[in-house]
Amino acid sequence: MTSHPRATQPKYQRIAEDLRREIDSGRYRPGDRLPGENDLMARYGVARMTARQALGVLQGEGIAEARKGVGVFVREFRPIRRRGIQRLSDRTWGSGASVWSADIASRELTVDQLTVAEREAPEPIAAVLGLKPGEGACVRSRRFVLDGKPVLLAESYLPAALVAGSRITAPDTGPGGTYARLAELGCKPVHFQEHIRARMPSADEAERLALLPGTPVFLVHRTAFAEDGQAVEVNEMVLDSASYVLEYDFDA
Amino acid sequence: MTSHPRATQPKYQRIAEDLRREIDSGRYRPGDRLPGENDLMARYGVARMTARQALGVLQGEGIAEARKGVGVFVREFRPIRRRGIQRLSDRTWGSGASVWSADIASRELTVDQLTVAEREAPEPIAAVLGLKPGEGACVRSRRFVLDGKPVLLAESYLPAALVAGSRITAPDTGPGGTYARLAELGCKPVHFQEHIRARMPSADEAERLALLPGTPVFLVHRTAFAEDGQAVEVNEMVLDSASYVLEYDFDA
DNA sequence: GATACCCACCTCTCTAGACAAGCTGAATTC
DNA sequence: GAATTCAGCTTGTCTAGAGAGGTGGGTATC
Repeated sequence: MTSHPRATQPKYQRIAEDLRREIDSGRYRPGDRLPGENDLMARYGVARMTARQALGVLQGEGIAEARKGVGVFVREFRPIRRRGIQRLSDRTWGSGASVWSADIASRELTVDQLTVAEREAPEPIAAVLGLKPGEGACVRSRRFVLDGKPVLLAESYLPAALVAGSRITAPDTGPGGTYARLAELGCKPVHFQEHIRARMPSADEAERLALLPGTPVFLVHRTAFAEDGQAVEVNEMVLDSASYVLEYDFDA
Repeated sequence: MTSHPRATQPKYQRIAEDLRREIDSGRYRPGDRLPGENDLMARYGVARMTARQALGVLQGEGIAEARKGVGVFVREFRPIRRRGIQRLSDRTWGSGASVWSADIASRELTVDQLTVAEREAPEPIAAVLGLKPGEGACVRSRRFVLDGKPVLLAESYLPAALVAGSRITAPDTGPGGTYARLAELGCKPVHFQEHIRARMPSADEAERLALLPGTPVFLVHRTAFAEDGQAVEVNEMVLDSASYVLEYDFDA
């Protein structure tokens, strides 16, 4: 119990490790309540700040979540699948067995917030779209929610000169969406490029996605190219990584 | 004393926000030294633990990094590009301009640690490979380093019965690697599936990848399928998200 | 039986100290 | 000039308190 001639590991890490092991072992399962600050203070004979630090480690790892006034609980993980390449994904491959048993039950994604505006695109995006300085972009911002929880922020940039007058500049783009309208404008997207990063969210992102501490975000940048190789759309997405598994299917 | 009818924002968050803003504005640039604990104590008139908490927020977000005995610094981000689909990536698309100006200068990835063993695969992987309980898998574990920094842990699972006697069970798989050997065995991979997650690393992963606090990892699970639809390999990879941008190219 | 209130419990924030340990650079010694 | 030592900076860990504020369950009231 008391601190012995231990190796050189901080107390708070040792406590965090104990708890982590107990979670891994199944002693505590998703949704269960973990020992709180007071429990740890008593059990290990440490100060409140030290117990807090230990619990903070688990929260920072996304393993545990604290509910003020209630306690600290083991978090759950039930992602939705986002298929980057629809064309190939419904083939015979895979036979349903996935490494992560994602909740496939295609729950409905709905748009929660939607704004359309014309403004200048940030430098790197303007470069990809081939916009000259001062040239405007049509920016469609959307937030998607699933079962009441926001999971995705999307910001789509299109050359304003290209889409002017089309329904792309309206909140409702009509049947087939933006890509169908682009096709009508003679700029049918035929090729896509997706770039993916992961990092911890900014305070703003964390708030808009209602993220718990310890939850990273995916940054997905999708660029759509027309037949002539010209980029016609850049879609910048921020995804709650605790809600998503990204999937890509392709042939050798 | 000074804790006035402030809005309901903790001091440490306000301080962190101030610093974040100064970083965003370019006042502090990647590699620059940030105000330390003592600076913040003096500047804001708070206790050491409060100043520490503010700096801890930025470290948890992966924005800043602390070097003991030296100070706290703004972190840099220079990812390498991992192309999921080579077949399409070198086309005319994209014309070099990327949204994230990744260091393309294809620096060399080298294998640092390598073990080959036969053992039972974890349950979900065994299911994907169609292994019956008790059936073994050939497990190739590798760690990749770039410029001395470990960036990728890979663990490849193949049915032991399939690869027995081939060079796949040897440390050096020979020219063309595992996939060339699989082709010789009549199981040429013709289709791939990649599933991607992101989360905070376990303590073990953080150590093996030498990750700084506030750095998430990518989990990439790649499954290779032979012509008959049978999965012949599952490759489980853990990537340092601060070192990678994942890329996928595909046609509509 | 349903509702409103209150109190005990829990986490969150913060203070004001203390000692440990890593790093840097300057002074000292060889 | 080169090597060594050391002082003083830094961050890391920890203690022992305190008040604020959210939550939930029990109690009293209607």
